[in-house]
Parts: sequence; structure tokens; C-alpha cells
Amino acid sequence: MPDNDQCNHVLQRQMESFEESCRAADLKLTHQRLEIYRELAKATDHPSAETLHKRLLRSMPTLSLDTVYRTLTTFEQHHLIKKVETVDSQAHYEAQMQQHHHLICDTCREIMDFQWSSFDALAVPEDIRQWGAIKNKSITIYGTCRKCQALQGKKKAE
Amino acid sequence: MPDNDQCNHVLQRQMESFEESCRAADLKLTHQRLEIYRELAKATDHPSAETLHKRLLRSMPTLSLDTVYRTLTTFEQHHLIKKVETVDSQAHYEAQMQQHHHLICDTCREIMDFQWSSFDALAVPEDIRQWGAIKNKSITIYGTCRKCQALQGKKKAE
DNA sequence: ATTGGACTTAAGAATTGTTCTTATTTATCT
DNA sequence: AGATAAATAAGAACAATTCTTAAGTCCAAT
Repeated sequence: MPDNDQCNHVLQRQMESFEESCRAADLKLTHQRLEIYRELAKATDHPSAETLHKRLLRSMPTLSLDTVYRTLTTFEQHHLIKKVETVDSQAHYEAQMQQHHHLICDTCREIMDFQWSSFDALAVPEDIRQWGAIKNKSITIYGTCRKCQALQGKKKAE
Repeated sequence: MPDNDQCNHVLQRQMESFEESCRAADLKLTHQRLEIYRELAKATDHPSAETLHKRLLRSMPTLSLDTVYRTLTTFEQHHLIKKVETVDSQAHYEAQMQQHHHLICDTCREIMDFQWSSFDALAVPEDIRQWGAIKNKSITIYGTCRKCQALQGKKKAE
């Protein structure tokens, strides 16, 4: 089975669970909401509202940026999506709600997900546990991605 | 030796190294720059420009918010301080440049530093190293701090 | 199938956080 | 002490986001 088909299945399941959560939260399943969620779930790059809006305009030319902002805020309040912590002035979002970590390229600023289950299983040291009730821990790795490394290599060679 | 004295010594050493870095970077050691840096170095809560400005107004009533913004930007460009990754619309800063991690309270939003040296020593899994040139990894722990837990306990009891 | 109520839209205005401009004053460094 | 960088005030400009209003659209339940 090709990768693309696999992704579609995963996305389809994610959409179903999203629809269920919406019903549970008394959120109407409007076309805009479904498409905004689908576009975010499909994305691997943690887009901003503006980026998402640009992508959606191709298939929904009348969708307003305002609706994207409003809808993302609604989703976030219902814990259907998450804001990503960044150093950026624009807010970035992700639909991935399972435990995962981030790789951030210091050059192109792209954010990628990754898994590190042996870290997830690690217990937090006692002295840190003193701080309060710990709910979750996640890693951010900084560096330069392959793509940007290649570009920098080229530039130096010139 | 009381804690406070120890902190003062640490701060003093940090100020000296800051002054040295400024000279190396050809940044004039103005009163404002020194005080803004000192206030940030003293803070444990990763303040925003506005918060920092408010604190500094007490001792420097004519200091403009603009100068705080400008100065923090200058410091950041010279890698003397860092922006902290957050979900906030305001930018937050820290003077701590050594390897450390963050605890974030989901209630009061305060950010605390912590150390976890056994994690720092951990090698990143092979498959993640494929992504590119890794420079640094840091943890963010989410939860509710003791203070906020106590307050929530009270509310429930009422 | 109709309808009530929730949702979306456009367009513009308002807000917030941040940066820039200009002219003037102040302070650092040599 | 003088050259020059930096800070100031005040206001303008900007970018990201939110709000407003009024009109139109569409979901869901009867």
C-alpha cells in the first residue's frame, strides 16, 4: 500500500474522531470548520493562521482570514488543536494531540515532529517533581535541517 | 552565607561577563543597557519587555518603553540574551545562556528554569540525527505549580 | 420541508505588541 | 574635551489579531 493511501486512511480516521469531538462539544460541523481542520491535520509544518488561509483559498476562494482566526481559536478552546510554542510573532498551530516532540531548523524555521518513546517513559527527577503537578514533558531540538545544510554548503563553495 | 549574598555574587559575576561581552561587541556601556540587563538577569520569571519596563520605572522614571524594546533587540542580536519560546503574543526574554530547561504552569503561566544533567548527557536517537546538524535540545515541562495547586484546592473547598 | 438559531461573510474599525522617525538631549569612550 | 553613539519624547507606522455590524447562509431538529 503506497504511503499516500496510508496517510489518507490516517487522516480519514482523524477526521472522524474530530467530528465526534465536535458533536460532543456542541460545535456545528460546518464546511469551513471541517476544511480548516482537515488542512491543519494534513500539514506537517505547523502553519500560522495566515499560511493556512492561503492554502485554503485555493479550494475555498471566499473563505475569510477572519474565519480562519475565529475557527482556530474555537478549536483551541475545545482542545481540538494546539498552539505551538515559538519565538515567532505569528501563532502556529498543530492538530497532532498525541505525545510528540519538535525539531526546529534555525535557518528555515520549519518545525518537524518526532517521537522519542524511551524519553517519554523517563521519570522526572524528584527535585523537579517538587515544583507541582506535572502533566507532560516535551523536547525541542534545535539545529540546521539537511535541506538548509546543503544550501549553506553550496554558498560556501561559491 | 545567606542565599541573597550568594545570588548577588553570581549576579555580579554575570554583570562583569556581560560588560566584557559588550566591549567585545563594541556596544557602549550605557546606564540604561546595564540596568536593563541587570533587571533581566535578576528576574527568574522570563519577563516581557513591558514587565521589565514597569520594574525599571521604579528606579529609572524616565526610561522609555521604546528603549527597553530597542535594547532587548540589540542584546538578542548579539546573543547576550535569548527570546523564550511561548504561546503568548508578547515576547519573553531570559539572560540565562547556559543549558537549562523550562517548567511552565498552565494556570499562572509562570516559567521556571531547571536542570536535568542526565538528560543533557543523553545522545539523540540515530533516526532523529538523520534530520540534520543538531545543536541543542531542551525540555519543557507543563503542569500546575504548587502555588496554583494550593489556590485551586481552596476554591474547591469553598 | 420549514424554520430557529448558530455560523459565516465582508468591510472596516479597534487593539495590542512592536518598530521606526525625527529632532533634541545626554552620556560614553578615546 | 570632543566625536559620536545612544537615549529621549512624541507620534507615526506596522503586523498580527480581534471585534463590530449587518446581511446572508446553512445545520439540525421538528
